[in-house]
Amino acid sequence: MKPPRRIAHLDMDAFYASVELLRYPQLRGRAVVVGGRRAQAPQRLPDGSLRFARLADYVGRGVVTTSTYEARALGVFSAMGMMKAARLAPDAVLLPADFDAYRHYSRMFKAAVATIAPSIENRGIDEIYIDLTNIDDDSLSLARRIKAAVRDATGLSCSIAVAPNKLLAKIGSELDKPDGLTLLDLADVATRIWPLPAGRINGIGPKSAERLAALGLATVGDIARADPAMLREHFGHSYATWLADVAHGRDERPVVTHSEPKSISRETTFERDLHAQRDREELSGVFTALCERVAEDLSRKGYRGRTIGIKLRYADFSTVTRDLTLPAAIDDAAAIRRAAGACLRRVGLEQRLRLLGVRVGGLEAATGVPDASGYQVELPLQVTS
DNA sequence: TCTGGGGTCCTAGGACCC
DNA sequence: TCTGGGGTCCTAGGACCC
Repeated sequence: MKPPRRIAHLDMDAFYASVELLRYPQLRGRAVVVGGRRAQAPQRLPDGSLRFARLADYVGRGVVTTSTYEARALGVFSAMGMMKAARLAPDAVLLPADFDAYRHYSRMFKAAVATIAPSIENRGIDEIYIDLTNIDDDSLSLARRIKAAVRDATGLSCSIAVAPNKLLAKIGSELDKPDGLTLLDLADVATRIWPLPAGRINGIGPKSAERLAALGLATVGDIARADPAMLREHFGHSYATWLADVAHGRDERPVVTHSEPKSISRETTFERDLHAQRDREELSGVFTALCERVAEDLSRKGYRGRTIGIKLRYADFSTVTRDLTLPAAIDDAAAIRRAAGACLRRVGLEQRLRLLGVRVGGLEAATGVPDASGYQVELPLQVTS
């Protein structure tokens, strides 16, 4: 008989902002916001001190990427428009995002966890699931050891929960933030999970939460107690079954320690909306640059793809996509631009554009070279010199 | 003063094939 | 004469997540 699973979810606390505080410890205790497409880096003054940008001085488009808990106390959260954030917290310090630094700390904290428990599923830069099922030691000790290892390696705090599955571990890691440690069991679902708003379930977003609320289902417990036939009627068989399962804390998804990318894309929002004819040159330059960046990403990661797509967002924020599947996978910028250009000819260009994106999907490893017949020839994995 | 950028997964219709 | 049933691929949009 299989032992019950023990799954941890680990979530770094205000990750980007906390990495910035390692660099600028004088900002500890202050409201700090990371983000904004053109946020000013701190300026070194003649007397050697640093002058930080104020949130109130920011102009332009963009959203908050992360904020410190002091900024959150003022109502400033991730994904909030910068202008709105500036109104709520004008005196907050604004820092530009430095993704190279965040990736560096991401690798460090994941490596530290791996020394204790190597079965890790990446969920982006600042979150992981960890399968503790086959690790000796009780869950509380393991969670403490993992938190200590992360702190020793990075100087950063994290919140962690251990539960019988990913669903409960994910919810649990948010129950005691920051620097939290939560242990959850199926027996805790009614008392600790049912009172939570439905939207706290990973997979129930704003749209679904609103549809549920319209049926009087505001909390997880409301869903758990709802008539299954009623759920089926409103949400269909598959989604209704999933809703009932998660509301009862049921989740059998495995921890997936390896996955291959499905698509690689680049997109950019313009500082001002551009017109297809009037701003033709500028648009064309951006388009070429996006194709080149996607091509670089593909070759750096060792992939090519058959499905080339574009994404346009108009001034009214409506979004369209077009894609095109080629007979063979490609990875060079010129070929991507040709295919993406063909996609571009299939969309309306009357309205001004706010965003342009280029995507390559249908990825395959670029380990083979096409031979004369056009078939793929596998190269040896190890090439000795 | 609106609303980033990088992804995944799901749905649904039509084409096409057997 | 009035009409199958699967399976897979392609395309577009949308919800959701970090």
